[in-house]
Amino acid sequence: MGVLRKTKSVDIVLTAFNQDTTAISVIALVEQLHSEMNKTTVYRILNKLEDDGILHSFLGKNGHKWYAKCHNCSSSVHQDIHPHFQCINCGKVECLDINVQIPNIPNRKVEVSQILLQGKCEDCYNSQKPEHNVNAK
Amino acid sequence: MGVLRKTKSVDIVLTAFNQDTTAISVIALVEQLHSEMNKTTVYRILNKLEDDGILHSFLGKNGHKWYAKCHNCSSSVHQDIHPHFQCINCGKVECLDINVQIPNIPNRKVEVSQILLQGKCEDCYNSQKPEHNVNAK
DNA sequence: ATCTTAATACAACTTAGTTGCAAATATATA
DNA sequence: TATATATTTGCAACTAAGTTGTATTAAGAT
Ligand SMILES: [Mn+2]
Ligand SMILES: [Mn+2]
Ligand SMILES: [Zn+2]
Ligand SMILES: [Zn+2]
Repeated sequence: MGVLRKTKSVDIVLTAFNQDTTAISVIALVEQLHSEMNKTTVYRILNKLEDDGILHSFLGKNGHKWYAKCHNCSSSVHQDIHPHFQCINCGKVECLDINVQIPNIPNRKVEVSQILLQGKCEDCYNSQKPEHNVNAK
Repeated sequence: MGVLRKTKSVDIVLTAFNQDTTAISVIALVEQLHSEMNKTTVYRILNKLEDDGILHSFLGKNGHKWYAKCHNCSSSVHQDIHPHFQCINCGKVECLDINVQIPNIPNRKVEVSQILLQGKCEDCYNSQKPEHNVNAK
């Protein structure tokens, strides 16, 4: 059910993700693009881009959905599974290129892991005068 | 803002958590107790019990809230931070008594980690004829 | 240029969770 | 035990993320 047509709206959404490398919450994206397209359209395009292996999604600290670009995925292979990091100071969310080792659990078979780390991001950690933005979505 | 009075409703909620050792989603609890108390009351009691260090909460795979009993917490010290496990077969959610080592990330300070593992639980892993219940909440 | 089908806008809906307030009840005090 | 008072509860209304149905619009194939 992936993206079939190169529409104006698809282009706008893709441009948003090419703007910077951090993840974007659906809430923020809907707000950011509200004058250019309907929220239903945003939701449906994100859905399709994920299907196509162009974006991957995960849940932030409030259980709201976030999306970020995939690196080596396709519609058939989704291998972009990694921890995410949400800054408790500025709200920014990033994909982490680290591998977290899950210990074996007897009699249980772990198939997926969702890991969300929270703390201070690089910018906020290094700066003395942080731009505090608790409400960042 | 913890629990001040030993009311009937508080007792019923606590009994639900003493019934078995797995976590309970708010959705399931509200449904389970709907003839005994209002959903607002369930939400408020859970809130207070968490404040008191009697329960802790976390988000399941859909971003919905779950609660489980704390082990050595109080209203001042909440140390019940651990990974959780959600069975993709029967829906059951459990607290894991394991420690996941988070690698150091340069220039970033990790303060909290939310880890949700998904897979087959002990019962489903061992049984040949699993009771499949995808809709478990 | 025309046709077909997918994409879009819009409104209505669903559902988890919250809020305000009046009525009920736990508990401290007399 | 009776009374006072502060907390808890039920209820209805609300908020906000996300979904669905459908008529209209616009890709892109022929
Ligand atoms: Mn990512
Ligand atoms: Mn737990
Ligand atoms: Zn930051
Ligand atoms: Zn199971």
